[in-house]
Amino acid sequence: MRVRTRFAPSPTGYMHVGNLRTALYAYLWAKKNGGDFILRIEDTDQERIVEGAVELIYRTLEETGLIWDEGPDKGGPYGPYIQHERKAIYRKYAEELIEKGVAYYCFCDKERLEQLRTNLQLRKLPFRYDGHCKKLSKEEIRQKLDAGIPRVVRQSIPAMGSTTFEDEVFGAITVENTTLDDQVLVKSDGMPTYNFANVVDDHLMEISHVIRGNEYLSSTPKYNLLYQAFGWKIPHYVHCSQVMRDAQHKLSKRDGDASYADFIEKGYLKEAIVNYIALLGWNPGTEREKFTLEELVEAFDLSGISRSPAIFDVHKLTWLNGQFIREMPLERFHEAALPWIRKAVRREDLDLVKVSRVLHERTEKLSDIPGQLDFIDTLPEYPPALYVSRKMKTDEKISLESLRALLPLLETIEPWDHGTLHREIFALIERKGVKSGVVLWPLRTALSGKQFTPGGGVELADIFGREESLRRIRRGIELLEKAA
RNA sequence: GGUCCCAUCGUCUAGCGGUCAGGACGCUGGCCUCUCACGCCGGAAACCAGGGUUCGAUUCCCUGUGGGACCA
Repeated sequence: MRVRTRFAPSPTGYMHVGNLRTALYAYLWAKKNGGDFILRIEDTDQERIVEGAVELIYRTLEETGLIWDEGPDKGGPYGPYIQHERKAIYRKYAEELIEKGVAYYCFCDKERLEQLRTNLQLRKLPFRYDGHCKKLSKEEIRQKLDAGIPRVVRQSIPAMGSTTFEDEVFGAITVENTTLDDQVLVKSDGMPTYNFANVVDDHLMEISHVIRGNEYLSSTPKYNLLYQAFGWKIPHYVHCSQVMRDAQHKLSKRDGDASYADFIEKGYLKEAIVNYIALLGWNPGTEREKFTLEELVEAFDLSGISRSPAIFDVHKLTWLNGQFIREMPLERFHEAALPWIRKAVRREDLDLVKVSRVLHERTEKLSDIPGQLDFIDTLPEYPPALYVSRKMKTDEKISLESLRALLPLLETIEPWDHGTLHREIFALIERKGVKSGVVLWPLRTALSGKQFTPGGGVELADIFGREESLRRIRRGIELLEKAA
């Protein structure tokens, strides 16, 4: 049997990481087995459709590398891949079910259903349709249809017995049929419900493994009853637990939880996001934690999916993101970092590759960058106390001496590059017979006006160039003289 | 409220009757070091509770508790 999986999102205009994880698992399983990954748009609920939402789905999957083999834009032998274009198909199968006696027309109006609902509620019973229209005679049904009374199609659940299905993650699950509702299959506007459409589509598209969130776990018995009624082969079920924000809330747009696009905007790398969510609720059976998409395809297996819900931990994502950043070659990092550097650095006279070099090991997510560079364009005002460091064995007085010694050296040093600067400054340290911090701490302080900076004194001098470096050192000397 | 599912450090997890309960993030002590960071070495930190089954339960069974999903 060829492995075919599908990702079937509703176009709501928001791709949260739980959704993306489901798509990822479906993709991985298909590719692991040399099968097909299908994209299907579940738009039976026309009210929920959001402008541009389908494009967002395409873009997200493309960016993360979850390339689908068949889909609305690509076509394929099982199309169309948009549910509202399949309306006629569902109608045909609904009629087949009615003929088989597994579904029936229901003409109950809103008022009667409301009545039923409140009655049951008063008795503290869960809502279940009472089968009123199931008892209608052929004659009555004919009449009502002819009269054009609005009607839905309901699934007829057997009154007795139980239904069992096998889930790859949860094992065998059995429910009593008496707890199942005669759910609506086709709405009054002729559109199928999600519950009906997904069964028909998964069968017709020959989906071998239905991989989805476990919010569908409790409706799966009803789906199985439909498969059985049609005499169709039941697919493998793989239900994945929720991705949670905290112990009691799943991720949601309404509560402002970050979507995939939000993370990208915050400077997270797509590779890190994919890697992280793969590990949220799945483990490879080894202690390995870092994977590319290709490596995930290789390592993935359904047996590693866990049953309990997983809380999304931004800290760990951030750490993983840092791992990916550090592994990038400098050129690639520079490319990614440049737009963020530009948010803080407007001046054009600096070699920004040098800036990227000092940033590289110090960046966990790209949005960290601008805040680290706020001293580059203009030297901030800073107090002389910044020159005091017990650990570096400096205070204002020692710093003043060091800067005064540094000034003539840097005025004449040739050429002005990192190697020469490093060599000459350390030679000065040697001559003076002091700890290196005694010279380097004041230098870095004068150049940045900050307690912490990406890069040390030598590196910053190299970045700033002679003119700007001397200007800032003189400014430091001035400040310290005034304070003395 | 009914049905179903879940339960190991704060978090993600390994474990599939006998382990000093392992790893990772985070936290923390130290080393390295031109600040910070990176890196390296170390530390604290968990089997939800109660009953069984068993020579022996984190592991199997039951009940409770907690959490989630679905239906409303």
